[in-house]
Amino acid sequence: MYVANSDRTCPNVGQIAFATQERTLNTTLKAGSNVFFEGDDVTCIYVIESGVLRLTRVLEDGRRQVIAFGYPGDVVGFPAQGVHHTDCDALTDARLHPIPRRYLDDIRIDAEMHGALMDAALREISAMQDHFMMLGRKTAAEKVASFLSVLLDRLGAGQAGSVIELPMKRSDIADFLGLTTETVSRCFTALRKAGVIRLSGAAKVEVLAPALLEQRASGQLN
Amino acid sequence: MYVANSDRTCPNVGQIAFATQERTLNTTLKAGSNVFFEGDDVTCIYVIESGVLRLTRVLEDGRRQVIAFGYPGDVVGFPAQGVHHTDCDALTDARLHPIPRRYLDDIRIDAEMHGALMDAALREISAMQDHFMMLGRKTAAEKVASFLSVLLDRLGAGQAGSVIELPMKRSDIADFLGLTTETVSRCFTALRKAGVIRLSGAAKVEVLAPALLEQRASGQLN
DNA sequence: CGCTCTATTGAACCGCATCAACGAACGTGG
DNA sequence: CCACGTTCGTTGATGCGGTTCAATAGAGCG
Repeated sequence: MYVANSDRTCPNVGQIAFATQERTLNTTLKAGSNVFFEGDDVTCIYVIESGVLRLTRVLEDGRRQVIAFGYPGDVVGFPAQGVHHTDCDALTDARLHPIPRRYLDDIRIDAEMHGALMDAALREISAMQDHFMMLGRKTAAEKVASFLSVLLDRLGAGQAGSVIELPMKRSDIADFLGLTTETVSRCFTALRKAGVIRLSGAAKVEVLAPALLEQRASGQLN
Repeated sequence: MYVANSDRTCPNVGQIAFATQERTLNTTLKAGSNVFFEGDDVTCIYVIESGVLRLTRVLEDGRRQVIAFGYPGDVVGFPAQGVHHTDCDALTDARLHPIPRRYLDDIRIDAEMHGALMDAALREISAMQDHFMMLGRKTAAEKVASFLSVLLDRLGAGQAGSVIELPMKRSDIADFLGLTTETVSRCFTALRKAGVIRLSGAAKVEVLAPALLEQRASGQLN
């Protein structure tokens, strides 16, 4: 089975935070370490300060879906019926700001925080709706172009020559887009040969033509 | 293009509610009528009292994704940056309970309501995560079985012989699951021939073997 | 009845998965 | 420092699941 670095005995950052000063303390974690598992009781939700997280869900037979990649500013770990519904681990070293769950459950503790969490939840819903269109109705080439395009918007200014770092493996991208690693790889190659991107190693993507990328993302080009 | 009954001039239930007593008043709407469009400013969000709604998103070239079907108890119309990010129309006659947007934005108006809306948003996120696995990693047969299985859990007691009404067309189901109407139809036929369901017309599905349906939903059976 | 819209079924094609081989990067120990 | 194993990424050949195209069958309604 394929869940990288899953290790139930690794320090659970959530519980550490909950046992200490909570809210004022940030927690650091190493690349590859786990933040929480599907089914865990939710003690904290987390604001990502730095680093990249990966939210995944696994079917009994091992089929995997990457639900989201968490970047700085994102909030991860929203509960449903009190438990986590995805696994979460760190793709890079990361710094998280844990927020005890009762800030979510009980408004009276901190109304402002509650509003901020609501905003985060609404942004999450919106982002997921985008992802639906991608999973359900786009071709492999469009999916990969969309993925890079969204990342470019999110990280860089979007001008030609911006370099995107990809901390996730090809298999993570594949499981995010509902494809195989081979198909993802072929799509990268196609974009490279078309002069849209340039690869410096597998993890560094230089976007030579953001406009072309955008076009390919919405299927206006083959 | 394919957006059934889109009619910009039809009474927008949100604005009606907002202009009147708000919160205490329910609004009724006819099958096929529109509730809001993608890009509309969000004046209200809606709790579904009765009926079934359809949330859709359309790509420039006409490709369509059904984001969700809204059933009684669901909350629809959560804003992102103040605007709606899907179209929404009624598949059946429906009764909605509109809630002005400021109940979402400003906690001090009604803290309890704010908490309830947060719960709804969290449930929404959880449901969408389920949907991801379906869109990204399941076969056509599994998708259709999952769809019926979820609907059965949601509507009926789940025992053998329960009848599910499907107010949506095959094309809606197809656009929800990322398939074509032909494939959806073939999957229904396969389930019928396997003795898992019985069809009385296209819109009535009797579930003869809920356990089998569940198995097929998670791919434990071919 | 006749019109329209939806659902079903069949046949052929194609996009992506699958299977397989190879290459590149990296760490480890001799 | 180099031989070696391991993991990850790329590329090629083949096959299949679901789409596409096309025809037929119902269902609702004037």
